[in-house]
Amino acid sequence: MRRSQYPCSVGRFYITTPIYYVTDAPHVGTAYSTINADALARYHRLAGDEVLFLTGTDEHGQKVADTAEANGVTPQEWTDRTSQRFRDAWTMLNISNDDFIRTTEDRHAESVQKFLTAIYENGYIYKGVYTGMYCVSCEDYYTSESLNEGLCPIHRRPVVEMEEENWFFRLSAFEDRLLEYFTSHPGFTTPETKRNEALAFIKGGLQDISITRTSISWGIPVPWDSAHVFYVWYDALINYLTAIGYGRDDAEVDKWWPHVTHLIGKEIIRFHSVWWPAMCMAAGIEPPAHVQVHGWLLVGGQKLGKSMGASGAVKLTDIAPKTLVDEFGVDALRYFLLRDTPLGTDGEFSIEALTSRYNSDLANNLGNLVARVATVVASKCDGVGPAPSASSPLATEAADALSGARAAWENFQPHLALERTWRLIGAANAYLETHAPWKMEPGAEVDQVMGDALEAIRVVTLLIAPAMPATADAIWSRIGLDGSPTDVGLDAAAWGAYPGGRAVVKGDPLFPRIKSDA
RNA sequence: GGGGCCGUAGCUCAGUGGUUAGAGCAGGGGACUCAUAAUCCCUCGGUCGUGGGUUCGAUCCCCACCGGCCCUACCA
Repeated sequence: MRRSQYPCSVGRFYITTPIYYVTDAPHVGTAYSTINADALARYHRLAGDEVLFLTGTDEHGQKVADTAEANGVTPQEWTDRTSQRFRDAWTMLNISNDDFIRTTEDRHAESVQKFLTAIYENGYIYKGVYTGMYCVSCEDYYTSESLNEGLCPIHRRPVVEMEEENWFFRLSAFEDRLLEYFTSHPGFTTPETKRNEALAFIKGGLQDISITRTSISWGIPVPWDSAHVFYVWYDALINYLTAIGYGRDDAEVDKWWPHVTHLIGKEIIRFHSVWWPAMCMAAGIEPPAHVQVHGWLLVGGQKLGKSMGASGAVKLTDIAPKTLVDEFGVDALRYFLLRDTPLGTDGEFSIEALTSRYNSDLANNLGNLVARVATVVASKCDGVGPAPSASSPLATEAADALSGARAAWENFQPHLALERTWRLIGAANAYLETHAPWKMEPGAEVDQVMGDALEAIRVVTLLIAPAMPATADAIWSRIGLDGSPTDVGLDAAAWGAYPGGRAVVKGDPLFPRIKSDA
């Protein structure tokens, strides 16, 4: 049974991450976004949907050009190098993206120019004069409202009024249509608190936005005015269409659009839930079906973010995924990020919390379950896994876990999906405890208990596959099954499919306990 | 300044206008010994931020305040 709350559940699932700005290095925050998107993509593949999973890098803008110059290379060389860091990070984290888009690619320039020309021809782009308060240190404009007593809020220095002739997008024309869209598509932006934020913003009145620059050259040229390039954010959003061939392959666009989920951080709600649907409307296509917002990871209550060096607090960029992977393993990091923080709320990130999850959930519950079952099968069943019984009490537990996890994944709640899955692990451990097969003589009774336990493990393996693909493959193999959980799909998680008669291998501990030396 | 979110057990969080507010982890006790000193059972533990108000009754609704945070239109 499929939930229809989200319009993207139509047998096709297109999910995107934000495209990451190349001046940053991949860090736990970007890994959090990407791992969540990956798990959702893997879930939908497992559930039988046709999936397109897109991530990439945002490579235009003045900051990139400046950074490249500071490093003595061209912007293109610089972005080639920095973009690659994201590819490498995602490879390390076992991210299954189907495409990786770079905004400096030709295909993107082509789509952007076609998309914006469509808006232009529809009359929603006009030439105007942008007047703003400019901070020389930031090289950035501020609105008068955002100034702090007339000073730049970051540098606390005076700003100067500057004028620039720009092309503007008539965002103001879409207020009513956006409100109508939010009303008729209540699941457009989730969770609801974030939807309310976007809605309140629209109701507060929309102003036109400046979408081009003449002061910089590292961007996509405006087709009808070669003196201008598009402002970085305005070209960035269009990547979601570039990847499905906007302006180049209409069939592909029709196939995937608008049934898309944009997974984003809460700081870019406005771009995705206000600008972007308006841009789509202006270009004459449907707005995206779904924006799923996630919160931020905090360290000690502090934002794990970018420019907070002045406070001396831990910065997100200080925590490289690689160091965590080296210590805990890829799947443990994935599990922690998916399990500990619900999508939509801020979460605490700490080594202590990661260690705690690792030891209790992965080592003690899951890893130990697999190990103890393998041992008993070896000693009481000659190492051959028996088939399960149809009437096992674990069958009910497994069915509950399957339906609960399924619903949670469909509703973009990986943490809940894993919580449901772990209930089955707990039930399997308790089941072993009550029957104590290690006290029994080999025979039918032991076979039944161990067959049930193996079947529970098999179901668990299918359910964790989106979150921990490598672990799922490893367990699958240890209980004697061929191939991978992804080969059989989620429907195979119905109770009773463990065939029996398969050699069960114990192997090394999947998650050796980590001694906390705190 | 304006808009919004959050504040529930030591920790991370669920939750509902109504008899005794829940879970996991941590802590305590017991059982077991197949297993990664793992597991299983039981248990301790909360003036539900503060002060008012609405109500027969509020943790949940309203107001104020305190504390933390986000957005305010160019950085996940």
